[in-house]
Amino acid sequence: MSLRFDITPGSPQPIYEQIEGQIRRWIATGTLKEGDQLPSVRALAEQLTVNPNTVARAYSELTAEGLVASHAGRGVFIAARRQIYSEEERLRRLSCAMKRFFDETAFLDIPLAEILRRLEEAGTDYFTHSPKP
Amino acid sequence: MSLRFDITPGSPQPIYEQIEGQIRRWIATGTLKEGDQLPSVRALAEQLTVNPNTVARAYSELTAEGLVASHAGRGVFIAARRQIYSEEERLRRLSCAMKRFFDETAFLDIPLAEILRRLEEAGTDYFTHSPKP
Amino acid sequence: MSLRFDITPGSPQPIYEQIEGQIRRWIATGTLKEGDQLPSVRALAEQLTVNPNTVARAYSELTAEGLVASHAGRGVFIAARRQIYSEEERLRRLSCAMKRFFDETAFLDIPLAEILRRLEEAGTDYFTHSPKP
Amino acid sequence: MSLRFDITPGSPQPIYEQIEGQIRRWIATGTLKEGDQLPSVRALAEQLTVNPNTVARAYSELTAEGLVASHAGRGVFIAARRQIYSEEERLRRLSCAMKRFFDETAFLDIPLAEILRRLEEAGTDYFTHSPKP
DNA sequence: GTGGTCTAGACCACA
DNA sequence: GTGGTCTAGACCACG
Repeated sequence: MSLRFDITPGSPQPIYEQIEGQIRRWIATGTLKEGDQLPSVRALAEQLTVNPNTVARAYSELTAEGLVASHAGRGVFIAARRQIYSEEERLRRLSCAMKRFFDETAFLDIPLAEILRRLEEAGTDYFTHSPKP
Repeated sequence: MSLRFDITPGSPQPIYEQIEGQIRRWIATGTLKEGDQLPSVRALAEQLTVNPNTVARAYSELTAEGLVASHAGRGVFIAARRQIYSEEERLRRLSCAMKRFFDETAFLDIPLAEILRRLEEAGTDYFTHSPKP
Repeated sequence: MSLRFDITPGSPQPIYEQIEGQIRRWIATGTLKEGDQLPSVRALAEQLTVNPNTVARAYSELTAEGLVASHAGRGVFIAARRQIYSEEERLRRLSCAMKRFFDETAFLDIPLAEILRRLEEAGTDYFTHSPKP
Repeated sequence: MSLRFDITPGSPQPIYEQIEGQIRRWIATGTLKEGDQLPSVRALAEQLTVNPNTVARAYSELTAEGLVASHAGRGVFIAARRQIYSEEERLRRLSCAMKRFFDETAFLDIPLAEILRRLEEAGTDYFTHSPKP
């Protein structure tokens, strides 16, 4: 069964990040479990009609984060769940992301309460309506 | 009195965006008010030890957004508050910012509820405890 | 086929604005349609014998206005039509343009009625007889 | 009696152009007639609290266009009405101004008919409601 | 002195 | 190959 990626070439978000994001989400939502095999770089590149380097980069970053592990000659697999970042590092990253988010939205004249309401909605959506595999 | 910019060269976020973000925040929080003068392009470039063009770009984008106005030979000033974007555009920008935020935080294994709680706290803080200039 | 830009270096209107204006016109008149690719920054810079940064600035401002979208590594493309400015902002811009127009023409001793007649003619022409690309 | 100039320092339009524009309008509408004396450079600079160079530049450009004439040691006076530009040159300037006007407004999604209606209104206003001297 | 335009060229990210 | 960021420095317009 092949995973159903939804790639928008030429979105502001680079393709390799779109690939990464979908795999991360499938892992987060349980669609992909430890030990599951991902399509090969070449196969996925052909399926998405993108450059193999693009897929390779996505896999490489997921590997660096410990979400997947590649076994030379056999393929790329979902790794056992572990968190490479310390509690402190995670909170630091969350804090940076929040700061940036407010910097990007503070001048839109949208009340904080509405922003929070929409965030909750979008967040719930993000973690449940994961795109179908 | 000079503004206290906090610039991280070599961060994934370009320098001109960091400058923009901080000025936006100071405007949003009332630290900078209509009519206040910003440091000159050259002076700020020297203070931050970046190229004047980098500062000029930040000022130029803020000018295009109507947040500041530049007066040849006199300087750059905080403009009267107005909203140049349509409702639709503002929601589109909010939506992009939210998507980006979740992409940056979803893999941190922090429960959505906690993220939202921290966001509310940070948001409230953002608009009251403006960072010291 | 390459677009036929008409650039006057050393005009009071900066080169990047001249480039922007012509692309805006081609979009407004339908000569350029959603999805059409613009010449690469380097190619257009060479064609017009201007610095690539000058072309990049024009493209960057059109991107900020949502008229075109750039895709790293692939090129710059005409975006789907959308209006990012609020009604108020659009009228403000129209008003500025009208003021500027009268300041440029009032001293020509051409009767207002004739100016208006020619404007109507030129406007109709503008939106139908788009300049050949 | 002193003329009532309306100057907005730090508008996108430079101060010397604002001064020029108002004098041009007063001449066009008959508020200022041949032989009328303009305030001295120093007096007007003081009245508007701008740099004397700024006033001098406005007067200098009006002199170049033949609208006023300066008599050393006596002052600056409204000149006899004459048109220094040829018919051809005037139409060329009108044509440029129209092209620029449409380039600045075509993307605002305002129907041509409405633009023309507003132009007629603004034009009538421009030539009759001249700012009071 | 101020900001704005333009050039030249380096380096990086993306595909 | 594409566009994006940044530096360095020249030149002009404005006051």
